[in-house]
Amino acid sequence: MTTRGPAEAPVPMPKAFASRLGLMLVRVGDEMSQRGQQALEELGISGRDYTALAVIAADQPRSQLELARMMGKAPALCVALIDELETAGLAQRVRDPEDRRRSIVSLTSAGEQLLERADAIADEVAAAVLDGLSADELGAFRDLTRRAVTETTTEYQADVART
Amino acid sequence: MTTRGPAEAPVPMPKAFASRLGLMLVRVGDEMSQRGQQALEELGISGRDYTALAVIAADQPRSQLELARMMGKAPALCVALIDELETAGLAQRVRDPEDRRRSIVSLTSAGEQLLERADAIADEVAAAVLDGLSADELGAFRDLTRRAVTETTTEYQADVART
DNA sequence: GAAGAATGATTCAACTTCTAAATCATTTTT
DNA sequence: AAAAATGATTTAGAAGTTGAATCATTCTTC
Repeated sequence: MTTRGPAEAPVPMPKAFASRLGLMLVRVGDEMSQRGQQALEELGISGRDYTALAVIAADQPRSQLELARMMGKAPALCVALIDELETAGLAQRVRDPEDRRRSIVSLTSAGEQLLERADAIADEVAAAVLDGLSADELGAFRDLTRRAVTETTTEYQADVART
Repeated sequence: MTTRGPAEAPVPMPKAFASRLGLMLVRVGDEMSQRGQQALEELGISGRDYTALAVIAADQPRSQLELARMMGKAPALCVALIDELETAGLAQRVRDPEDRRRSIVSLTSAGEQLLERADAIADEVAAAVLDGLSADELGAFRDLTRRAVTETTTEYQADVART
């Protein structure tokens, strides 16, 4: 287990990140990721764990493969991921009686409770990252971001050697 | 060299990603990152290379260490990164005559030209990611994001073992 | 101005995260 | 019943990153 050590001298935001929208988006996402990761340590879970918990709860994937697709990750990764959640008592696998190849993943009540706390932490971190915006601006930003997110699709694409 | 292979069945955006602002920010950032990475392959550079080029051009760091801090990465990483850019003829190191410990990194004219093309690609990708927004909304979103980014600071924090 | 502390670049070993490919079980198709 | 497809899992390995150690140079301070 590690924690963030003494900070190096903080550097003002480079101009480059404020000049192009693409770089800004990546920057804000990374900032949220890193601070969120750090804040979630208090609950003993990673950012990836939190994402999995949130997707399992909200979207109820009908198999691990569907969960993997929703998360945009390789199916193999989800095996270890769910193993961890299961060991931690946060999630459980149940063989689908209608198709015994599938494992339906669901949260335990402990998992649901932890998710609530993780959601609260994520909200705090998001508020901190967007500290500079007024309440009105924050609302507008949230709506616009939701619109942008909603109209995208996730897909897991495999790397393939070029011929 | 690899490229993105045939897509798996694209899955609709999970509800979980549209429910909390923190998850949305990470999601949009990742989407931009991945699509940008893919689009930049055409220029033979990675997303990280593009970030470095943009920071070097816009912020003119006075040493590799300052560049590392601006990028939020470990100094060791920047050695290999700049080696690559130098080998590709995109950047060059010059020993600072006033402090010969420092290497001042700057773009070659080839680097500047490539950066212009990369900027254009990044703009295209950003527009595609935010496809669902109208022109007005896009403008508002850009301003709000810039405000959010500008008031943050970058810092590289080392991992430290907990005692 | 010499000795020691601080700063910057670099190398190296290790760690984390992730993926492709192969394997096995189960279901679907023919 | 045989063959193909689908889902979970294991294994080996790639890619990106970091901490610590090392060397060169500059700064501090006595």
